[in-house]
Amino acid sequence: MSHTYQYPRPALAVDCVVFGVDDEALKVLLIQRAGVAAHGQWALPGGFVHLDETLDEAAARELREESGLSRVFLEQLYTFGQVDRDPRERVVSVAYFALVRMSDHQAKAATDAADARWARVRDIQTPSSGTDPPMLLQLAFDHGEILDTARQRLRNKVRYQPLGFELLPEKFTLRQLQHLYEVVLERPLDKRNFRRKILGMNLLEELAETEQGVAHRAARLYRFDHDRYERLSREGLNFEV
Amino acid sequence: MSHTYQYPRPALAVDCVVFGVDDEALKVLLIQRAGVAAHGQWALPGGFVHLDETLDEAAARELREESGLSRVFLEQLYTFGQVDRDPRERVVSVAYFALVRMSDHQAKAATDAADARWARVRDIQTPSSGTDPPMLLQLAFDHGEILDTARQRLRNKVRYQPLGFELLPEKFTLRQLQHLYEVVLERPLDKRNFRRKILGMNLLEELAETEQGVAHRAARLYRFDHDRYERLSREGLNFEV
DNA sequence: TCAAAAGTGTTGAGCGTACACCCATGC
DNA sequence: GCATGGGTGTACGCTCAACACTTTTGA
Repeated sequence: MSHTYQYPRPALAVDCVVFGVDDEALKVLLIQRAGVAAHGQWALPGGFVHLDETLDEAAARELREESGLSRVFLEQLYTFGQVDRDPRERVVSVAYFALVRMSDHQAKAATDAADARWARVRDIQTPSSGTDPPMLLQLAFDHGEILDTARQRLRNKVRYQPLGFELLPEKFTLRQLQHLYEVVLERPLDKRNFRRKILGMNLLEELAETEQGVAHRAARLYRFDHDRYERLSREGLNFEV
Repeated sequence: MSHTYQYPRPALAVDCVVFGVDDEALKVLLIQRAGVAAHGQWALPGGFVHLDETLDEAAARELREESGLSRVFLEQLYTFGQVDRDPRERVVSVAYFALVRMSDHQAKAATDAADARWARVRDIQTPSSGTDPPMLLQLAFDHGEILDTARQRLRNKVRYQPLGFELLPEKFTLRQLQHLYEVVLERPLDKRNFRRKILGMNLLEELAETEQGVAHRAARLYRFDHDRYERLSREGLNFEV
């Protein structure tokens, strides 16, 4: 079956930049392309938009189909429309960025992908890597640029919206939360000031539990209070780290 | 001539939210649709993306063709992809927002538009107008929603990027600049604090001239120093109003 | 001389930042 | 008992916000 239009049209795709954080670093989910174009290269998960779905739905579907992820934080990022960004033909791509709890989700390949893995963001070549790349990973198409845009957005946004909690397990220590912010913001934070500020917002529920299996004093666990955040932000609270 | 593809494709359009400020209020440029779809309704200027142009280029071209504007500040806003946002067929639209000096540009209709005019933003029905609309202007398609998104973006962005100067004449008084910020931010500002803060950034060049033709003491004119801003912002200056 | 807007300083409160030590726990 | 990170308070400087009067100019 084929489809005919009076004027030529670009193909329309979505691509997802899926971030995760572990003890080590900020990571991004990559898939290895199995199809013809850019075969074998590492790329962001994505695919073409269907006529009966919104862009958000297309992004969620691709994420599910290509990497088995569902119920993740997903937000539109930017639309990339360079004429030659795909060598086959004109493809415009609406990029999304997503945040997942790595602990809950193993990277696994699914349809259309030969393989999937979490890669350290700092090991990937992007426009902001500069010109001295010590063997950085090259992504297919303009995905390096898309990743760069996503990283900037994450860095800006994490400061005034409680995105961090999307990346951590439901129960976490203040140390983990601070580490997350340090990884995302790419700078160290002062422990006392960080704790004072975060706790002062009254958005963390202090649990009766502590972490398990550590070779030193166990830290208290906290949980983010989404309901309280919703209520307060309607009244004009501004979350700022 | 017709064009055939293996899978169906949405049409891809760009729409532009063009803001201007005059003595009175924040305005947006609307065109009255001359084509078949939404005939006679007021809408944002826009049109379909050609295969040989980027999205930015398409936005600039449409703005030129439909309203005669060129060399304006233009930035991608968000991509709107609801399935039924256009009743004719599936159309995905990449929205742009633009800032122009109203004093330099009369609104004038061109190709594809029956008429063009500057409308007060607050007279237009948007999702944030609430449910008590005292005869607000309805835009075609989902353009009310697009306008709303653009207004929020402008409000956020004007605070930490010197966008305001795109909306004023080259030479302006501090009164005009403050008025602009008050209109965009939708709240009054303290005169002394505003002047201290703005002048303290050393981004305004104090001219030897004063305004002309006013029935009271004439105010000094200033000019924004783009070069100095470029230099300083590379060194990590943060412009904040 | 009157009307209208230009221009100008000070003070108090709150916030961000810098900084060091004792405590609890597991091994 | 020692290594490791958990947990805690204070002081200073800066920025923000509130606030009112004199000066200049044109009509």
